[in-house]
Amino acid sequence: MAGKAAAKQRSGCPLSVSLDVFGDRWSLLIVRDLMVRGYRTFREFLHSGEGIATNVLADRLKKLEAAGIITPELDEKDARKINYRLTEKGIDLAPALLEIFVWAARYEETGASCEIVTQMSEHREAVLAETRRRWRERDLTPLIPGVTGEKLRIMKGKGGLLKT
Amino acid sequence: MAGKAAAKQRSGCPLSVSLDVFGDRWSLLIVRDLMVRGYRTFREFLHSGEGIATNVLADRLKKLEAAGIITPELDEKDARKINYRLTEKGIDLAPALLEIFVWAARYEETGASCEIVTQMSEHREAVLAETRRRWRERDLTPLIPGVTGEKLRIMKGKGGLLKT
DNA sequence: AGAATTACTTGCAAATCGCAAGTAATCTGA
DNA sequence: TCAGATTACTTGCGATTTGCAAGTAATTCT
Repeated sequence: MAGKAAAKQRSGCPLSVSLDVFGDRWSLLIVRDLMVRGYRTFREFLHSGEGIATNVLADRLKKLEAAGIITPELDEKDARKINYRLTEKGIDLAPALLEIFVWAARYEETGASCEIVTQMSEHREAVLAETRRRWRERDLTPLIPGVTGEKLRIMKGKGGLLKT
Repeated sequence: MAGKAAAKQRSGCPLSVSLDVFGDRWSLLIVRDLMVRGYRTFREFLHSGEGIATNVLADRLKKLEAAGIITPELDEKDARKINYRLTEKGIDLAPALLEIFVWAARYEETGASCEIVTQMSEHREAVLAETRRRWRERDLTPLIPGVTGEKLRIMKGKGGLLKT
């Protein structure tokens, strides 16, 4: 019931298969919210500033779950809440998201500062490692602090990257 | 007329902006055809094995052109033909496509051989350099020869990569 | 106990998609 | 030369998907 509609006739190309999974305007934004913003709940995704409708959000959460990209976890303190979490398959979308991010920041008018993009390109591996560390340790602090305005700064210490 | 419908209310996040441009099931497949298969015409895109409809293909070509990702060029020998070509902005989607490709090949059931994926991961920079070289020199030989079956082989010589 | 909050579902009009058919310009072969 | 094929589309139409508003059920707060 919650499965994906089997697309009609497509090649087995990995890109094609990928687009069957997240080839729409919303799916990757949910993944982004989970990956870099520390969002976990329906409500947070809904108010992430993109204007997704509730029915579409519910549908995408179902599909992402069916695709094995996210898993729902019950909140221990509040039985109403469902905390979604990226699976390993989900967090492994990080390199793809990073490349898309860098591309758009370079060619489109976006709200991203040149500084952040430069850091992302130059410290690609470190950013990806930090992204994965946050996921592993369930660290919910945003990867890029304060989506509006604040600056990205590389911490010189061990491991610490992209903290405000 | 050929512009994009301005999406309602979205954040200026680069990912969000990207999805406004190619967040659908077809756009990136056209980019792929241009980038790695050496396809250039309406007809080739139509028969690339994905099953896109003619009206949708026409629409996506318009939008990709409006977004500055592709440009149409008149064929010198056949006035009926339009040869589409990636712009620099378009070819710079290569890293993103590569990451998506590798992700899907790893996690989804695709027609890609493990060998090709391994090569792509391990020789990422070389693959990207070769992709760009092909674009620059208008080399139309497929990056991955014979989409079905044939093997990928790394050439040991100078520059030559991913030839059959 | 009443009011919020959370995560949805339902209903409906509008936009988009998939499919089939049609068109205009150009080329090709007898 | 000219009928038929080819190329790049457009048009029409029913089906699906989207966007928006409203409603619902299960908690939790006060």
